[in-house]
Amino acid sequence: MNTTYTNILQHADALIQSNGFHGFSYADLAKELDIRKASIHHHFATKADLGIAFCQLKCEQLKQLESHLKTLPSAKARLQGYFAVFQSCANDGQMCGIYAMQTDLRLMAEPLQKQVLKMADLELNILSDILQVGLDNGEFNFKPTAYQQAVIICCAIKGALMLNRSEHHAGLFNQTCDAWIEMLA
Amino acid sequence: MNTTYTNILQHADALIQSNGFHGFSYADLAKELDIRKASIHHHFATKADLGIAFCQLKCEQLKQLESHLKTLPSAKARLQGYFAVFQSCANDGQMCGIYAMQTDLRLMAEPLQKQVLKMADLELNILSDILQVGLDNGEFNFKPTAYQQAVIICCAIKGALMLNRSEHHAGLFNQTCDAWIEMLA
DNA sequence: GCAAGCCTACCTACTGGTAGGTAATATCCT
DNA sequence: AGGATATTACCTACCAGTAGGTAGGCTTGC
Repeated sequence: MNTTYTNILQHADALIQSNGFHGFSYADLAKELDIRKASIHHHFATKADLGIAFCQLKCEQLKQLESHLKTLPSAKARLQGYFAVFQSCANDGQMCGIYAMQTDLRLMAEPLQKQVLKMADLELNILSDILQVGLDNGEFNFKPTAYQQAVIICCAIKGALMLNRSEHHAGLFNQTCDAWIEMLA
Repeated sequence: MNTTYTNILQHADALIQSNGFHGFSYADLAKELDIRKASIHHHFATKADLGIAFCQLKCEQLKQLESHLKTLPSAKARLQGYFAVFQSCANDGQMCGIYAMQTDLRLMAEPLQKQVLKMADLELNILSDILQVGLDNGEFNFKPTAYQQAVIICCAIKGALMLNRSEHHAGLFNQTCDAWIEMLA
């Protein structure tokens, strides 16, 4: 399905991951898609609505990812599968969209803020579950709670993803993923 | 010294830590300081100049911090001293300014980008040195290089600082600091 | 006298959002 | 089947507000 609606969301996704939610405008989006601003407003009445739709899309994608990861045999494979999601961002010099939304949190109206926090927590819970499984079956070894460990890993790889954008730190994201796999063993 | 120049920088600091570099305007700054926009332009001709001055200020503060931390007897105390810097941010619901600048990197002109990257790398090197000392004298134990470990810790605590802003994650920053002290032992 | 510091008044470009119109498609009623 | 009626999707043209920035004038202290 390649409707205008999904095209807008897709391009908004890319722009959010490059510049953050407040770092792009409807005009930017319109130019990229070669449609008019009013057409975007037709599908997403306000920018907050676009933000909310983005969060809902990410939540769906996260749930799909969770289902997919559960088919993998080991916690280690699941963690690597989780890391793999960000590989394309790393290649394209982008940040994590969820993180990018978090940084602009204070500039958002409350309904959007709520969606952002919900999305972020969904991700943390998915990662937390993977870590808990690994801890229980002896694959992983760490001292904090699974949730705390999830926060630490999640933040670390997303920060690395951000730093990874400058040439000086090229490869940093992959190094960080590898380091975590080794550190948890 | 409480000049208009330093007042502007100080308030810009707070706004950057709340909303990011592109999340505040000269008008916001002028309102807070009860001066006119043109007066800010008198001290910082362009917003990029203000950004560069911010980076230079942070670099000086980082160097001062480094000197101070070197007076502390152990690597663990130095690491805790480093963490302590962010305590006021955590209390005020703010992000790390260095991190906040990084997220908006793509929206900045090149001269400012350079300063941001320089500032970020200075911090990573300071943290890296602390970790190396701790590794060498047996206080700390970790597998990656000191620099890689510095990236991981730096990103993790700053991400936690960001998440810490929502009530749902209150206390997360301190938990993360404590977790790192324990994990490195 | 003159420079620093701050001001009023203004500019251009762009922001998110709105009003109102057109063409195509779908739905309904006889 | 054919005509009336909505609905969808897009458009042009605009709005008020805000962004960063500029020109030029008024104080104040050396």
